[in-house]
Amino acid sequence: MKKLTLEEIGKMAGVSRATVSRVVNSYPHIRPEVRERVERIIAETGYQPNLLARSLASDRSNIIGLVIPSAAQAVFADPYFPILIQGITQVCNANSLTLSLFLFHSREEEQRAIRSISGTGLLDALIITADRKNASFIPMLRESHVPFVLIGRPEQRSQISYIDTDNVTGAKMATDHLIQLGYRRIATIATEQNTAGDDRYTGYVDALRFSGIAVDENLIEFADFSMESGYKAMKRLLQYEPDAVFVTSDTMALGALHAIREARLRIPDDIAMVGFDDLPPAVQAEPPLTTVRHPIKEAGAGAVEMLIDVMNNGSKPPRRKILPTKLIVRASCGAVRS
Amino acid sequence: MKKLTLEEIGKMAGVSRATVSRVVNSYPHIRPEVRERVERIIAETGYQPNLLARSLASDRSNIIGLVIPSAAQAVFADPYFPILIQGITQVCNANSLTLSLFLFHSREEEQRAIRSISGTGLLDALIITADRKNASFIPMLRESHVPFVLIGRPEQRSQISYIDTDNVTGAKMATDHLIQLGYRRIATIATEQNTAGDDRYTGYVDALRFSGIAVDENLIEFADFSMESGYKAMKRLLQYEPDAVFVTSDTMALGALHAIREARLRIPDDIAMVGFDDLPPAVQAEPPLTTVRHPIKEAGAGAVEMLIDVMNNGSKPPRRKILPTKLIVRASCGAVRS
DNA sequence: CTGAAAGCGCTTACAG
DNA sequence: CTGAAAGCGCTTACAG
Repeated sequence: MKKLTLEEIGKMAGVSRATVSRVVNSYPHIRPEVRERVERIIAETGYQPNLLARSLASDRSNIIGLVIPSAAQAVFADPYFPILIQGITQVCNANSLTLSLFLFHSREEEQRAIRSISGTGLLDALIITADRKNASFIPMLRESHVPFVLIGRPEQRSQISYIDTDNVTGAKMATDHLIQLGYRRIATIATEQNTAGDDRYTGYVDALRFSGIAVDENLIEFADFSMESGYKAMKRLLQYEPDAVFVTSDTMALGALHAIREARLRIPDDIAMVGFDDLPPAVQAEPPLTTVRHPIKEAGAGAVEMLIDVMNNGSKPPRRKILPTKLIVRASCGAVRS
Repeated sequence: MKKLTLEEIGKMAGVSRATVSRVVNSYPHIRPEVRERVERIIAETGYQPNLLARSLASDRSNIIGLVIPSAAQAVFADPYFPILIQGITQVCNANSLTLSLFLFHSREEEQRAIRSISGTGLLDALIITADRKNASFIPMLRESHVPFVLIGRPEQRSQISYIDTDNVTGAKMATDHLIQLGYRRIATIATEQNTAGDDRYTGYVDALRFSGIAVDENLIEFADFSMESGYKAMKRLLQYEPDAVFVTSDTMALGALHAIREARLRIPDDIAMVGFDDLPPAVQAEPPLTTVRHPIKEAGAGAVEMLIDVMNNGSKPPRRKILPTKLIVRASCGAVRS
């Protein structure tokens, strides 16, 4: 049961190790009978090439890293991450890439690890999930020359490749929808954790302004993406009697729902709600909310595709991809007001 | 900006590559002045050893794999997994282990990948999250001689190392609590997805039997760990008018809550509820449920510790670890009935 | 189309 | 305490 090597397979097939290597790697110009003989031996023996040796020799590991900064740690349990990871692994699997996960629990851990992540030749490339503060190690990444892409636009304009969702437009559609239904005291539960939060807030404000509705500070609460924070934010908002609320993530919306029901108010009769993300039924409110579809899985998949492109063709020009959002209207939001 | 090698560092420090290697790996017997000189050069140049080369030469990659079978895919968004991963990465980071994530989206993908996962020398060891059907590839793992541990007990008694939670006792405590409060029509929302589901169901039945309460088929519903399935199960249960319900996961409990509130019933006045998992506030109901604390993060951490033990000391005898559970009583459950 | 050989960057007996 | 050298298992020009 010892591990077989190319050399041994070659011996068994009566060819050189180089030839076996070529068969394994599907080089085109091999005599068919030789190829078949080698392939048969490989099948019979169950030979599997040693990936470490291959990586060292070829200078390509086919391993990519997913970095989740410590700042995201607190909300890592939000379904956003698992769904993102589903999208990522789907494309990884399809392209025989191995995914390494780097999850940091503190700023220090992060700083310590980020150098070794980028400097040890283990990883071909990196995906970084965006958060406000990861700007700190991006310079380090750049000089390491490991290709990387961000999920979520960076805070500053830069030459960095990233994939993002059209958060501004999504938030605008959500708010417009409420305006069109006749609501005027439209609150929001926003976040300042990342640029997605900024953009959703921007969309909300833009929609109000465009419709000539004054932005009321009392109707704006900031939370942190957690269900609990959504609950608390909603409780604070309720005292100002909004007639509708745009919650910038479905997880927070779930928390907000608790607060609303606790106050014995009804959705949508007493207060209308629009969320953001369109989480899958497994983690969705009942009845499902009107919400903005955030293509999370597609973002994960797209990030890997972009990364593959960058690995093969170099990182300039920087790649950009903005995924569209879509308003998903459900009965729960409420009908046109009389 | 090219990558430095041991050889080059050695040249700069006036020593051989072997000596540099020893310094890097903290071998004890090196002359202090030599060590210092080498360390200075390393610090100045920012040299980082090539992990692939090291792994190949030392036959140890320090990479471990986390395998999440396709059967778990549907509920991967459940906070259970992210929390588990937090526990796993914590111990990985502390021990300089790199974590690779293998998430499969179909049975075929899984079968295809599992061989290469275990046969390519990339991974030192594996953690497998238990589900009913992964039994299928465990034999394959065993003959690959890659050490592995399961999270969650395997279905059959076997020689496999695993870490688990005391689900039976946890469920028993939950049910007993309801019995003690005076409830008699205690329903449950159970699952058959994995052995944890079996055990929680067992605990529920045991508690009823022990108290001489008849097990009523009408008060038992099976779901699949998703919020949606919890919602649907609760709707079905309500027609049989239970006075309490033990929901075997907090995520399903959240769904069940929706159903209860939709029916305009109150917790705990109309129906008492106990959950299982004690999810963090970020994803918890408001007000928080009475629930059974399931040490998920500890299970992840413990799995890695067990794996390290197995890697260093061999896999026999097989390791077992059962983590205790604890009933967390919260006001939401309701007081003693009159 | 195929093989001999150099090389990837380390580790680690072995010898001194 | 330190170095020369073999070896880990591949890939890949180079030559034929």
